[in-house]
Amino acid sequence: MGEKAHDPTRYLTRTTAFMSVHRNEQDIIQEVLKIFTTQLEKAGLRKTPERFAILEEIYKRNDHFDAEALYIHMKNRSYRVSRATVYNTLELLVNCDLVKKHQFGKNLAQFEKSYGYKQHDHIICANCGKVVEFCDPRVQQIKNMVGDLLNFRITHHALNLYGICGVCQKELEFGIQRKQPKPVDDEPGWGD
Amino acid sequence: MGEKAHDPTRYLTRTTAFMSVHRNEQDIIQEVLKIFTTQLEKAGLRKTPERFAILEEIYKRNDHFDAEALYIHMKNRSYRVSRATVYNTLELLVNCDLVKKHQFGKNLAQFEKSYGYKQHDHIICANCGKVVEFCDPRVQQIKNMVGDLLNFRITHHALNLYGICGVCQKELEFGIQRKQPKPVDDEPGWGD
DNA sequence: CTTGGTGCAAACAATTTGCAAGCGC
DNA sequence: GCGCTTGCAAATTGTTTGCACCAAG
Repeated sequence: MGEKAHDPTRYLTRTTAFMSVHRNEQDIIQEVLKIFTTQLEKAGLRKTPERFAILEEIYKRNDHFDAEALYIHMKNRSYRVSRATVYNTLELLVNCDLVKKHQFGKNLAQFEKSYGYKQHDHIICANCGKVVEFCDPRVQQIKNMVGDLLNFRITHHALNLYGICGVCQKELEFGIQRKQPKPVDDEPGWGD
Repeated sequence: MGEKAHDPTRYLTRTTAFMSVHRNEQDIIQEVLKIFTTQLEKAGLRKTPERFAILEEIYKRNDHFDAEALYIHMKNRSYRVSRATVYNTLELLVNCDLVKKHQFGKNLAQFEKSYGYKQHDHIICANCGKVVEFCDPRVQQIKNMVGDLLNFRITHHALNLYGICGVCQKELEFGIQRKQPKPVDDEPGWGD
């Protein structure tokens, strides 16, 4: 997996926001690999190449994906990983707070990278499955107030808005309807 | 949809909290059966006893439950229903807005009756599985604003807060930990 | 070398589906 | 009686587990 590191410019990123997005992405990946390393050490777990490969591939994506899609993604990239390892690693990453896990109504867990992202919530199109992120400070206020009121120590939350996106609103006027989630975004073909 | 009405007391419900809960419950069940009947007719679906039995049992409960628990509940009440019918009917009821479906993080759909209830959200204890409801007007404001901003026609939402409830906070101090959802609430024993 | 980690396949759990029989309309 | 619904069981789907082998510490 890896010809990342040994790149001196990585320390500059934060102060050079106008630089290429890809530059920044590489930095984030470096930071995240480091954090994961530390977390693994702290927990006395082994630093296997599979774990780092999975983390790295996750951070190269910018979308929401499920475990199977990630597995296929890894296969497409010619990594030799099993589903078991994908699931196992995803759980580790969720525990490290490097990945967030969502349930958008379906019985299918969705994941996304979370490091370096500001806290956000999701609005999901019930027709095409599109997921858009948004941020509203009132959510935090609600968490604080309700947690206080009901005496819960709140650890996290999920606010999902469901509806029909602008594109689908138009399409539906013409009788077009998908029902199926969006047409996949990862290359589908791959030898078993 | 709703031509429930023709019941003058419905306008009072919220202001007569001191009245017997059971009286009110029976009323609600009647209203809801009526609504379901209308909806089935409108959709050209059959009014089978199983469907009404399931709806009625759901409205006699005051908790959140999953499909299997409802199936067992029906069995305990000596109804002859299959899982397939339970799932099928639940879907119909969700579509009629008589039942709400939730995904509280687990891969297990939870349901609750929704007619006559004011809109509310949930806070879930990650330790014992307890679910408490709350209501905050800011949620509606967020829905309006975000839907407007991102051009989504919002149909519904889910705001779930996760944390540790007061009881569990104390228990955990003493090292007690459940991890398992709460100990079932429906009578477990029943002949297959 | 000593395990924990991995790949693989079988096991599970929740939900869906196929089909013959039953009953609402 | 026609055909939607049901019950039952088998099939699917997403995720977990058991096990023999491998490699990280």
